[in-house]
Amino acid sequence: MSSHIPIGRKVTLNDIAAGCGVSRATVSLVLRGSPLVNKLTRARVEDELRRQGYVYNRAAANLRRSTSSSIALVLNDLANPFFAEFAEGVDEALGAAGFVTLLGCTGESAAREQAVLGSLLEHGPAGIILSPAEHSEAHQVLAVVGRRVPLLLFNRELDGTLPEFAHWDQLMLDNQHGARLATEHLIARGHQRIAFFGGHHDSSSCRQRLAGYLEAMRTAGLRTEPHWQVECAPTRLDAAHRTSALFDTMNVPTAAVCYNDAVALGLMLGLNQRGLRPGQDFALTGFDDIAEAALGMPPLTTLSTAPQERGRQAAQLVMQRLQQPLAASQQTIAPVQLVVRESSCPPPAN
Amino acid sequence: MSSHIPIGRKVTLNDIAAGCGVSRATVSLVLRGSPLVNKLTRARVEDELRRQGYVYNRAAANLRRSTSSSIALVLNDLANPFFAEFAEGVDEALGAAGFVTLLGCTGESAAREQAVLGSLLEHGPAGIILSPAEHSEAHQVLAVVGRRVPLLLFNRELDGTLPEFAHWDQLMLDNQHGARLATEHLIARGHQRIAFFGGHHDSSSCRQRLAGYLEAMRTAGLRTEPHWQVECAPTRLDAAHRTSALFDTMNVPTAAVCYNDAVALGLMLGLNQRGLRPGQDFALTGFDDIAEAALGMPPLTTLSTAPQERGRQAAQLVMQRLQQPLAASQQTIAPVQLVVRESSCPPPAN
DNA sequence: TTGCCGGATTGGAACGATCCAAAGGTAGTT
DNA sequence: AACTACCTTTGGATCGTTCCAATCCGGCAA
Repeated sequence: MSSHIPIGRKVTLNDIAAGCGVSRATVSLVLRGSPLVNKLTRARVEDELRRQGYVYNRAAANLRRSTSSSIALVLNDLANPFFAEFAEGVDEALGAAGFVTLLGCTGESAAREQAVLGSLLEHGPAGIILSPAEHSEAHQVLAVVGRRVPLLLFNRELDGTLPEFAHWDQLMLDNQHGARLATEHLIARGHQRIAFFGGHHDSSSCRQRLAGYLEAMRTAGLRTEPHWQVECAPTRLDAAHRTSALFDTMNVPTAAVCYNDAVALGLMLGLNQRGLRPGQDFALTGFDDIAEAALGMPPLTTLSTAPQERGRQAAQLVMQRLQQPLAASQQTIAPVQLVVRESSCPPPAN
Repeated sequence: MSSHIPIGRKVTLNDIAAGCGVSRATVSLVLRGSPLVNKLTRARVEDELRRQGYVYNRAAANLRRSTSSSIALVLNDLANPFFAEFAEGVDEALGAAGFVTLLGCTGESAAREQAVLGSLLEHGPAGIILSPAEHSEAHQVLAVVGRRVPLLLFNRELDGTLPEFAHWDQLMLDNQHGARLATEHLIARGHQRIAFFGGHHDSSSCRQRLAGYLEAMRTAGLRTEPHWQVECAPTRLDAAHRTSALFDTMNVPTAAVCYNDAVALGLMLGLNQRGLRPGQDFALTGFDDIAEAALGMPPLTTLSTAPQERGRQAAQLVMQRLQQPLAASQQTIAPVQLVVRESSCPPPAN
């Protein structure tokens, strides 16, 4: 009874076949659960698989079948909890469907994005989920990705998007509506001088949120001042630094609609440093509802986007596209929901 | 001049070879930058590669070369910023070296960890970086991973680790020393009744931090009370809920060494809810130095672990192991550094 | 005996790259 | 002319799987 377990080399179908006296093809059928094989044969093969510790080689299988079982996830900023939670949702849903996640981080650099996409494509993903870096351009992405592998744009649009690129699916947040809800909420609380704080105006999501803010202000018949629109990088740190821009001039606002939660939390810090108590002396709202929003001090009024659920949704959309490669492209807009917490106080009673 | 670009099918080496009248082998040499090929031939081939939009098929190449260019990253909790930053560091370093990251999230479930590892292994990663789920057992992991592909344990040990598993490399944080530093710092500030708050005592990192705390207390000749050791899940939410455990009995502590930053931030919230001001009425320290620690209110005294740098380091360690598969296994302990901020105030002058 | 049927199994050609030994071509030497 | 040396190029086998057409075999009808 020799054991025939190969040493220093992977166990292959041939080893299993030789080990139990059937052909490679039969073992392959067993692996894929084909009903063709005889019960006894199947049992014998399965024992042998266990005995030799066989590991399926998906790369080899995919080579022949010319299908793929991985999906690339390319993110601009994984350190942002919004994207981290999104990634977790994506991985969960993909894993459940038997796909594996190829991760790539671009650090908000369009150049790195090009490189990362190129490198991931060499591994032949079945599809791509991309949250573009700032200034990432549609024709650049098209040049490296091509038309063969389906792409889902998440969260942001690409620069220079033209009708010819409409073949890409999109999953976006309802930015404009969300920002309008936040602004209307502050107005309902009695605020009149409301700022829009943070983000870069050349990102599509920021433009949309700004539009929602302006729309609500206009509808309510409220004036807006140019210096109430403060740009900054969408990070806590930069937001804290830029806080002073709100208070350096006449006609100081009593509230701010922030680009996202990170910015709002940074603004809170900046307010504290100026001796202002957020949620008492100054009202503010965020966007995203990351986990820390509820636990801030004070808890942050924000727009819930359910990032992990969005991740699962993104995964579903891509897999759906794989089923129907030729169907018309889908533009999905995920709803957002206002979550009122303590940061959106009424204005101080002068 | 017909163009010969295949439609509806991937471009392969054969297409390029046929397109410019050389053999498949020559094209392959060009792709790998071999010095053997003639300059003119190389130029001709490179033009054709661009013209047909060739994408390298790494899976096919790896099949023949029996090497791999991906590395699996398996994490217990990506939503925790500590791991998200770690992941970014890993991906950055791997990407720079031409590897691609296969992501897997286990959500702190040992069962999912088994499944995820199994699925990732089918894609033939060259190595694995694993931050184990709670209660993940060494022999289970060994059963699915085998001895063929090198594994780096990060952050936690596995349950039931025996000498025979010593072949796995490890990258751990200097938990005991770090907790001792934090405790000594609080003692130096004048505290005598110091609690150890958060974490589960059956996780190795928690045990080590607890040991550092006890060591510092003992060395300083300070007594510890059993009810000063409060267990909770390492999340903000659970920490906030368990806050009362510190105050329900006699001999209330004036400070707490927290298991990690998430727990510390949760405890801050809990304190606030009781009307206590963290950093004024009660001192506390964290562990990890996640981005939000510096921006908390008050800013959190903590131990800097530089998660992104740890990620890069983990990637380096795995790649180093790939170079020298037979070298003795490495146990690396990354130093941590006390960062003093405002949360570690002196005790209130009773 | 022959033919046929259905279930179970199989050999060999793919998939897209790499490796290797061998060959083609040019130039220089004897 | 024959030989060597060097620089390029090449065909065919190979990696581990899947696909397909072909085969095998026991039984049953003609």
